[in-house]
This record gives sequence, C-alpha cells and structure tokens, in this order.
Amino acid sequence: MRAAGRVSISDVAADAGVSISTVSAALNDVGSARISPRTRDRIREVAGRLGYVPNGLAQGLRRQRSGMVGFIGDEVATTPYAVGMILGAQETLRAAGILMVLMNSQGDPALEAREIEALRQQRVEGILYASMYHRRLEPPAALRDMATVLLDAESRVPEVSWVVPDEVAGARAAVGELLAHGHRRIGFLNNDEDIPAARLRLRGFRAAMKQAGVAVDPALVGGAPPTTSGGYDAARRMLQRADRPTALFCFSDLMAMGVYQAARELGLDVPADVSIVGYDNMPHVADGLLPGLTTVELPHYEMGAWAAGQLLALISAEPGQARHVRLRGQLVRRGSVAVPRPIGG
Amino acid sequence: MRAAGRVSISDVAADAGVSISTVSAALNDVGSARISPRTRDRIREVAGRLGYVPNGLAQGLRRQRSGMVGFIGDEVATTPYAVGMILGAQETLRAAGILMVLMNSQGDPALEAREIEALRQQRVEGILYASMYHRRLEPPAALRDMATVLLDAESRVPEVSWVVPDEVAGARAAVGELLAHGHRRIGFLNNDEDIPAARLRLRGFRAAMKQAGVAVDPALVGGAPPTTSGGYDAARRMLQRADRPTALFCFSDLMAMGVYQAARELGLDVPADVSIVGYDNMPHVADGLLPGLTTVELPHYEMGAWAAGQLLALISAEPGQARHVRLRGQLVRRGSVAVPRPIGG
DNA sequence: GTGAAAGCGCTAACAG
DNA sequence: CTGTTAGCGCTTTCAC
Repeated sequence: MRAAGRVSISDVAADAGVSISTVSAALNDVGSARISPRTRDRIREVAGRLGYVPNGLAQGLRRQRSGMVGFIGDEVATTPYAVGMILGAQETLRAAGILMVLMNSQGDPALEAREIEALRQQRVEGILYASMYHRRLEPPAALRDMATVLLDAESRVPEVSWVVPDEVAGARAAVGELLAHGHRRIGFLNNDEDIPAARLRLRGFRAAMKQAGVAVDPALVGGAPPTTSGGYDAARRMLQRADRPTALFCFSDLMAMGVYQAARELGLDVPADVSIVGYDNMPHVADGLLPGLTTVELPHYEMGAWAAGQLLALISAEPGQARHVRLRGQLVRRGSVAVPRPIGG
Repeated sequence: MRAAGRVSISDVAADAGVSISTVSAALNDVGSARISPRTRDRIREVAGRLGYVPNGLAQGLRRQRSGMVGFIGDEVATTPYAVGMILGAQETLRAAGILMVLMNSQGDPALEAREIEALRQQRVEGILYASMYHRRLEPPAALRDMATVLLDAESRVPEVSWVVPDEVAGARAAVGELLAHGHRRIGFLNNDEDIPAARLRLRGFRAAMKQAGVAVDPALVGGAPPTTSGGYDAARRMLQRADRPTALFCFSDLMAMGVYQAARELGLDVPADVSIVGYDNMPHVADGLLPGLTTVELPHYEMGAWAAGQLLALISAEPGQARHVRLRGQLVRRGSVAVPRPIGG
C-alpha cells in the first residue's frame, strides 16, 4: 500500500495474456509495431483496471532521458515576488511532460555545487538558473556541459541563453504615462546601487524625456537605497523644494511607498499634488497602497515560461544558437497619476 | 558534452582494473564487503578523475527508492509569502539527500490528479501537500496510498499528518503585547470570512483579554474583508468613535496597512494616538510601513521544515502514527506599539 | 578481499 | 501482428 505503483508491466502482460513488449508497444502507441486494435484495447483495459503506472525511473534509464529539469534559485525565498518565474517555468514544463526539481543555493557557491551534483546525478536534462534580481553573472562552471538557461540574469559568457526584463522599455512606459498626463517637471528616484536595472531605467527615463522634448533637471534625479525609508528620505528632500516636481518616477514600489508617506506628511495629496509611478508591481504593495500605485510590472511569469521553453528547445534540438531576450512588462494603471495642477495655483 | 555524466560505473571499473561490484562497494562504503584500503583509494581516485557521477535513475530502480518527494501547492504563486514553506521543506530534504519536485495545481482538481499521476510515475517517495492559507480540507483520493503530509492545512481525515500555525497563541501574543503596554480599550479587526484563522484568532483575542481581566467591548470587534481597503474602511468607523480604542489588533498586515492610512487621515499618530499590531509579518509590508509594524509572524519556514521532517519519518519508519501540529509564530516588535495616551488628554 | 551473476522495469531491434 | 532478446546502470547476494 505504502509503495505506490506496485504493479509492473509484467503484471499487465500476464493478466492480458501477452508479452511485456506488446504491452509496452500498445501503451506507447508505437507506430512500427502494428498491434491489433482488440489486443490494444484489452491491454489498455487491464492496465487501467490494475492501476498500472509505468515506472519513470526504468523508462528514464532505458530511454536515457530522465524527464526532469532542475531549477536553481539563489535566494528566491527572500524575494517572494519572483515566484512568478517558478510558476511560469513549471507550467511550461508540465505541458511538455517534464518535471521540475527545485533547489535553493542561498547564494552559497559550495552548496550550489553540491546541488548541481545532485541534479546531475538524477540526470536532469537541463537547468534553469534563476537570479533573484536582474544582474550580470558568470554561470557556475559545473553547468558548462549542461543545457542551461539563465533567468533574470545576463550571462558574461555569450554561449548561454538568458532572459531579463526590458528595463529601458519599462522606464519609458512609466515616464510616458506621466508625460501623457501633461507633466513636465518629472523627478526620478533611482536605486543608488550600481546594477543593470538602475542604469537601464535611468536610460529609459532620459530617452522618454528627450523624445518628449523635455529637459531633465539634474536636481530632480536622485539615488537612494531601494527601500521604503530610502524613498521616504529622498522624497522629503525633493518635495520640499520650491520648484518641486509634479510627478515622481520611482525605481521600485517600495520606494514609492516611502514617497506616499513623505507626501502625506508634507500635506501633499497623491495624485492631486504629486503623481507617482513605481516599478515591480509588487503584490500587496502596489495594490495595497491608497490610492493604488500605477507601476510597471516585472514579467516574472513570462520570463519563467520563456526560459523553460528555450530550455526544452535546447534539450531536443542538438546545437541551438544561444538566445538572449529582454521581455517587456506592462504598465499597470491604478490611481496614483493625475493631470498636474499648477504649483501654488 | 551535452549529456552530463557520460561515464558509468563500468568505465571506472575498467580504468581501476576491478569489477563493477567492487567499485559499487567501495563508493558506497559497504560494510560487509571488506575492500582493501589501497583498492578503495584507487577506485575513489579514478572515479574522481573521470568525473564519475552515479546514475540516480539506475540506483533508484535497483534500490526501489527514487530519492525524490513531490511538493504540490494549490496557488503558491498567488501568495508569494508562502515561499518560506517551500524553502523550509527543501532545506530539510536536502539535508537528507532527497530531491523535491515542485508542482502547482492552481486549485484545479483535474490538473492536480494528473500531477499526482506524474509524481507517482516518477516514484516519488512521498508528497507534501501545501495549502496557500490555513484551512481544513480532504486530501485528494489519489494520495490515499502515498506517504503524505499536509502543509498549512488540517485534514478532515485523521490518518494524515499535518502542520498549521498556532493561531490562538499568535493572537494571544499580539494582544498580550498591547496589554503589556497598558492598553485596555483594544479593538480587533478580524477577517469576515469563515476560516479557521479568523475563528481561532478571535478566540485568542478573547482569551488574552479575559486572562488580563479586561472586558471586551463588542463594539470594538469587527469583521472586514482581509484587504487594505477592508482595514481602511473598518478603521475609519472605529477610530471616529468618541470612545475609540487606543489600540487595534488586525487580522492581517494588509488590513493594518489600511488602518495606518485611516489613522493618518483622521489626524491620529501611529503609535502615539493609536497602537497597531498586525499578523503575517509580510515581507515589504510589515517592515515597509512607517513606523514599522509590530506583527505576528507566520511560521512558514518552520512549517515547511516540520512537514518535510515528518514526511521523511513516514518514509523510513513503516507505520508511523499520524501527527498533527500547531506551530507558534514569533511576535515581531517594530514601532507601531506605544504606551497609550489618555484620550483627549 | 574481490568477482560473477541476477535482476530492478522498461524499450527497441529483430525474428517469426 | 506478437514474442524473444539484449541491454540501460546499478546493487546485492553468494562464491571463491
């Protein structure tokens, strides 16, 4: 009872009065072997009645394909929002009949090496290597000979495929929304860390402003730690200026959350006095704020799905050129953007 | 190159000049077979040099143990905060050398059945069946003959083990914190859904008040949807009363977030005018609010770890009495609780 | 101390 | 149309 799937192919064969190869052929719909419809149906019936479930380990051993891939995350647990990647990957793999083994390296290279070893031992057919935030990295050496796709990370070596968010497009969409509402004095509260997302979103900000023919006031572009209090502090400074911006684009929803606080303390209404756009579309943050935060979504699910699809392609088709993709996230409109009201008006 | 682990035990045997059984015995430290230290070391050296990784599928087939368990979640993706459960389970399993296959049923029973079938086929040794929130359920029939542990769910049938948060203790801790600061007029903003968490936290609230000899004013106990705006609306009503509470215990951090907003709009300072305790310790919400929210943590990680441990026990020891556990979450103190100030004083 | 042989459950030629 | 055979890579008695 405890041991599931006790019945084997030979039990089915015995009960159906045929050989095991016939059972195998019948159940796998092998084209070459012409099984009579009658026997085939009988075998199917017996298999169903006995509750036969083929042994995947034996199949894998014989076919030299385990039917599994590994998912290695560095600190997925500390960035709960990235679960969309896991979900996207899992659903894509499921559709292909592939199981996903989940591992967590906690950013510890030694542990990661052991995990890769364990996955290799189980003969996973490929690896999804996920980063908790968009960055550039060198895939671990142990992955050199495995089909690998990087998720939310760019590779330093070109031979490996990866997918990341399109940060420039995201920032453009955010700033575009503000411009479309008539804002001209638009500030940007960036993350002060030197990471791709910060550099690229700044580029998107500048590009959008330039395209609209609006000059960027350097005083309105600032960096801060990407936290609520980082956003709060920076916003207090920026919103107390005489020539304060009418709108603020924030690197993250968390920073935007701090901006809400600061604005409220300064007697400024969101969005009547100051419009805000965030980034990330963090569940329970962006939609939990009052008013709801207009923000740019990170395409976690889509990235996971794309990476899994690319991995499947890598596994089946032998060579396969590496592919590098930047996926767009939607602008999610809520209530934090309005038409500007003349300052002091 | 693509196919990892190409070298097999016979390659190692050939290179070392011994039989494959000797290699197996040497590598697995079989006690019964006395291998000379010299040959053993040589075998080890060769295995290392050749990069031999035993084939887990073959081992599993032979040993009748796959070394894998399945994790089925209903909607993990929509409750990002529950990833702690996954992490806790994975780390416990890893320590035991067991891999975890992740599945997502999206709450669709048909899909779930197919996933269980796939796991059964791969001969997983047990199943972790996780719910996205604390509730009571009937484990799927397909799990009847498998080692199963329910995570964040109570079972309607007694034979299956489960672990849930200790809601009563959590609520008591929350209210105790308020009482310890001298609050007497304490309100409770509960979830208005009929779920175990709501019933049990209310019980904990009452128990704590009773133990402190403080009467519960029914007017200060209210239910609302467990969202930010639910908390906002309820708090506006409650905080506008002449005899408003000096402290509010909220069913969730999300509701507490709404309470912050309402309090601020009413010109009430947190925590000077009104103290607040939440529940969940949601990352980026509880610690993102200003001031930081004092709240009761949900022991996601611990529940995952416990469930995995119990599953391992079930797998190794045959019979194994089912166990049912309620795990306590810590009270996390931040800045939302202060000594009450006399109303109108 | 070590090796030969059997077999875990399955698939894929190849015979018939 | 169906059965026989030969492994996939490993562990485990049991001989020697």
